Amino acid sequence: MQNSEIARQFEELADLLEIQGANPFRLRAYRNAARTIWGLPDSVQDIVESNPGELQELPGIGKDLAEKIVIIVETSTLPQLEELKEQIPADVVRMLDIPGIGPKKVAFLFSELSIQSLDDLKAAAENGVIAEQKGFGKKTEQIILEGLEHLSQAGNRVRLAEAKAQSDAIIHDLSQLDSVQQISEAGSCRRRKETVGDLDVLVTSSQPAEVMDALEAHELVNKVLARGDTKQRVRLNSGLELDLRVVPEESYGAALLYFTGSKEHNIVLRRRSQDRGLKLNEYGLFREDELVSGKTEEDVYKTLELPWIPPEIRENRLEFEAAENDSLPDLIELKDIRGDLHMHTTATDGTASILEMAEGAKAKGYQYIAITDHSKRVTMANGLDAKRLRELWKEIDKVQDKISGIQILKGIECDILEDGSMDLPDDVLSEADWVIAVLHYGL
DNA sequence: GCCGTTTTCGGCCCGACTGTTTTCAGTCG
Ligand SMILES: Nc1nc2c(ncn2[C@H]2C[C@H](O)[C@@H](COP(=O)(O)OP(=O)(O)OP(=O)(O)O)O2)c(=O)[nH]1
Ligand SMILES: [Mg+2]
Ligand SMILES: [Mg+2]
Repeated sequence: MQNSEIARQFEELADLLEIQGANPFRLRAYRNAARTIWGLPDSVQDIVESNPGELQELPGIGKDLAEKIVIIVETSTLPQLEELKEQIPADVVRMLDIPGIGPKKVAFLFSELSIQSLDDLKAAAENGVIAEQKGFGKKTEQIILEGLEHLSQAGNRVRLAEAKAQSDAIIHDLSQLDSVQQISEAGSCRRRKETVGDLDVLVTSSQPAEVMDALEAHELVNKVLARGDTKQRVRLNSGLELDLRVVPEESYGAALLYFTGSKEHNIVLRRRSQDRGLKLNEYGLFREDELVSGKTEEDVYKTLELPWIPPEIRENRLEFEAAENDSLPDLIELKDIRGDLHMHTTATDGTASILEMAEGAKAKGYQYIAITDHSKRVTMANGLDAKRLRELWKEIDKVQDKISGIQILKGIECDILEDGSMDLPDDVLSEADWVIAVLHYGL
């Protein structure tokens, strides 16, 4: 069984128990376990089969959770989970995906109004029953009806590049305002997660309202979803949502720390503060009510006896242990890329010549490239046969004579044909510096 | 349900916004 499936079952268990009103800290334990298992490089099933005692060494996994993990691996499920699923229909759990509707409201709708399905929910909202209930109203009725319409998009995430382009554009424009002092991306975008659930932008300013007015008026912004004195949530035209947080200048570091997250990283920092008789929030690090630090992230980490931790690893996944041991990793950066071993030219479906590719690579600081145009099977890209390939390589020799400081390798992206043989003969492939073997057809 | 170099019991991060409320619960970041 995959780790992700074990993790999913704990998540589901937590959702069901939450609707039942279970102890929130117990739910947190289940969710932390799910997160740990999800992010584990080793197979939990392998651990269970070889040395189940090891499970309890995982952070946040104790005796009970270890036992549950063993049962899930051995029987594919958990009796407790199956029982809860009998009691609470899947549709009722799905109601949690409606923004603004949480476990308390779902529990009320299910147990007091006997709402068992999304259809029941829609009907109850439409005929006004929900709005009459204590703690509910017209607005909640509206939220539910809208939420039901958009349920299929709930929890949608977008790729980092797509998110960052919009975040960068808005940050660029807001940074022009006189009322904006500092501005930064935050959240999962700053942590460079592969996918991003929403955009988070932090601003320091003494005039939050002006900043929010400017965001509202921005061409990428479609709708204001919420607005208070210090934060605003908007929906962009793309459908992505953006959280803007505005704090005073002296809180910049503490607020950036808070808003960059992750949530779990924040909780560890806040516990660490408590242990030292301090309190950490987005406004700073406080002793009693006196500000101790908060101007920069580094200040806050330093007061907590930690080095600055790069956003990319702020996930409470061993970064604190690494920081304590002075063994934080040197993260790979763009400048560490030394070459590119997959490149096309106008000989097939590229748009630049060998020389242009070499010059472009050199400008990026690369030390080597490999020209790897297509082989003949890829007819739509004008793929190379042996003769044209050898001519291209001769051309590479000529270009190599004209440019210094970068090595151009003679390569080929050679198709593996449907029968498993190579698209070009071995003798020509053996002359190459670099061969990419690739499947384009018969997949 | 987990955890502990003060603790094996009693804590568990802390604050903003909204709707429905007349003082705050629920939800969310
Ligand atoms: N202290 C604390 N901080 C939180 C909590 N929830 C969120 N944050 C902080 C850390 C998050 O990275 C940041 C932005 O919240 P988001 O919900 O947008 O999460 P994030 O951007 O990490 O992930 P996302 O890709 O948007 O799902 O706010 C919380 O419960 N407590
Ligand atoms: Mg976010
Ligand atoms: Mg957010």
